[in-house]
Amino acid sequence: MISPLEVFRTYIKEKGLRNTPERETIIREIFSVHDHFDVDELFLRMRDQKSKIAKASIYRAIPLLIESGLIKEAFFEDGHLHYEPIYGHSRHCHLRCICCGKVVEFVEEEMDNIVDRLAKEYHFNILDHRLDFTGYCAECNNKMNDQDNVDTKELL
Amino acid sequence: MISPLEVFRTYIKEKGLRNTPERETIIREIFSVHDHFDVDELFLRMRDQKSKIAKASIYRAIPLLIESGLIKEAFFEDGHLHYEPIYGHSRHCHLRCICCGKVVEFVEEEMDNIVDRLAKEYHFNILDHRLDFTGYCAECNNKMNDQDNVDTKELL
DNA sequence: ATTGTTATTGTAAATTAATTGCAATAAGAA
DNA sequence: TTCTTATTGCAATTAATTTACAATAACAAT
Repeated sequence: MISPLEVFRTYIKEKGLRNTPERETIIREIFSVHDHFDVDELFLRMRDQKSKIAKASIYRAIPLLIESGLIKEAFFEDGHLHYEPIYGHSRHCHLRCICCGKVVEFVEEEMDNIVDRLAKEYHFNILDHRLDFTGYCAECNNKMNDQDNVDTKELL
Repeated sequence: MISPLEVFRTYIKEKGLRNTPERETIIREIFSVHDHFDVDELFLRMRDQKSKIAKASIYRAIPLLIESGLIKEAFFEDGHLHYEPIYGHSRHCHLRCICCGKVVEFVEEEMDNIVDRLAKEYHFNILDHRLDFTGYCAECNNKMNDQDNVDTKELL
């Protein structure tokens, strides 16, 4: 499988841009963890590894990483955007606990059928979708119910 | 059916807060259109109607409107959050054209089944979900393909 | 290899969305 | 009508993101 770096180099060449060690460091850092991130977090992770890349360079790289298909916007939370790697990742959805912030990722097979059906029905060329669920995870739900003296064991 | 205003008044009373004409004006404006909005747009719409409500008051009202179940965050775009009325609206998903910005709303019946299945599988108390599709609408898709001299009539 | 063009970088300043401090006002209970 | 204090408008603040600019460095052409 082509590495994220190679994908990016190809994209850069196609666009007539220039590749830089800074951008490659950013990509390496993102794909060394394979998980959601935000700009500040990524900046700090890279600084921990002696990288002196400016935050502005991360902000400037992100549209290119999206355009080249390496990452995408995941969600807006805590006043800023969060991203996630998508290259080499199967399309997944999120289940997020609004109490503790825990995120469960899963692949929903049914989505392909829905996409096909919608594309036909609404004459759309559907390229992407975002499916996120929010609620309370079992732990938080139980914690709350213990406090409220409500019995909701049926959840577990 | 109970009006959005009544729902809000009940919520305010429950919480021991105070209702104000400003908040009622905001709610009336939102539910006079029944469509997505952002703070700035809402502010301008209200100013057009001689209302002198400060933008800060809109920002301060929004968490209450969400808490009371009248509206919810719809999506983050163009650098800021967009909201949509949900009270009196059936749960719907979005199909958004990334070219012209057109938004098609639809109700996806299958979602209830998916929610039930996920709740069991992951032991989550799922309260809400967000399902958005992005791509090109038929018109934009054809426009692009005309330019590219590519035949994709199969979409229509 | 060397050179020349110009995209990219780091820094700092600017911009924009959203929040907050504060004094004046007004909602709603007494 | 009075009192308490939540809410308002305004202005200042905070935080995320973008941008101006001079220095640097990619990379195509020599």
